[in-house]
Amino acid sequence: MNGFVGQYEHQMDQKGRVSLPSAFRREADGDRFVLLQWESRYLTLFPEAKWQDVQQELLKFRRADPAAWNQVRLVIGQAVEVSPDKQGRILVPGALQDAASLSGTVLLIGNLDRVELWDPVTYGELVKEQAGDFQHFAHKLFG
Amino acid sequence: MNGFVGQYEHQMDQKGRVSLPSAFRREADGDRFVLLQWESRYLTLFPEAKWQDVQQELLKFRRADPAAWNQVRLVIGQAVEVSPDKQGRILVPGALQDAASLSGTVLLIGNLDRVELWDPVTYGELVKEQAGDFQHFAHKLFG
DNA sequence: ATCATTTACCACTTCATCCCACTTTGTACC
DNA sequence: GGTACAAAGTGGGATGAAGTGGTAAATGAT
Repeated sequence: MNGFVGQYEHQMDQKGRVSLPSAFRREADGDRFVLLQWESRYLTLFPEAKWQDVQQELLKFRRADPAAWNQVRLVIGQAVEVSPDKQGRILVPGALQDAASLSGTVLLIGNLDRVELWDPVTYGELVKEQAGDFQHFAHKLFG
Repeated sequence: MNGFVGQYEHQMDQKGRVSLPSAFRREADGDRFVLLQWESRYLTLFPEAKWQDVQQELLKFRRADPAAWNQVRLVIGQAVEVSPDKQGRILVPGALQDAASLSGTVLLIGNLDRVELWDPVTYGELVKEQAGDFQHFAHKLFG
């Protein structure tokens, strides 16, 4: 398991179908995923195995804090379980498309244990914001 | 495992293929690598086993600091998993070629647990900058 | 029962991957 | 020292997989 790495631009058709890059399909052990939005600018796709861990965290979080109830419900209410069809595409529900401003071209970005779905323009802005800054940490990680 | 040592100049063709020196291929236990850029002037090629360690570090780093999220995503988004073909070549994606100014002749440098890909000219400049500085440490290391 | 919405299936096109052939260099043996 | 063989590096071409669009069937709602 080398994790999901790399980024791919794919077209989302009118039905909301997006091809999951073949590299990502190969990386995931199964063909079941959970798609949800927990930060405003993008969607996150968890492979089933990883989702089990996240689910445990959510349960712990909800038990620990009464205020968490509503927050968890909000996120999970929008989540969907998805599987690639015979052509390797997943279906993004309309509500999630709107929530992350996805239409037409979609940027699929590997992020180790998960895959993120971005609008290319939105991501471009993020990249500009973040330019530089990494050198500081880099040596700790790779050095 | 003696580590990757030595440097080799190889040609990158129009498709972005570069021969991995046979000495490096023999040194690596598997034939799967992860190629990425974490410093601006060159690319880094990790053998799969070493990549596992790096990946763990990245996950820890990401968990510890929200600001790290964006930085990890940026680096991982540019990464690729590569395997040498039957002729021992790896494929360098166009985006990474541009990012490290690679074209034509590529300098492959062994660096113990990893291999680095440099533009020969860029590397020449680095060598000039660094001339002399090593004497301080040398005795500690080799003495 | 009919219509709408969704899910599964089918067909096409393109580009990347794999495969084959050639050249060159280094090595070993005569 | 020369020749031959093998291994490593380089280039191009073909085939199959991956991505994209559309149509048919099934399910559910009005």
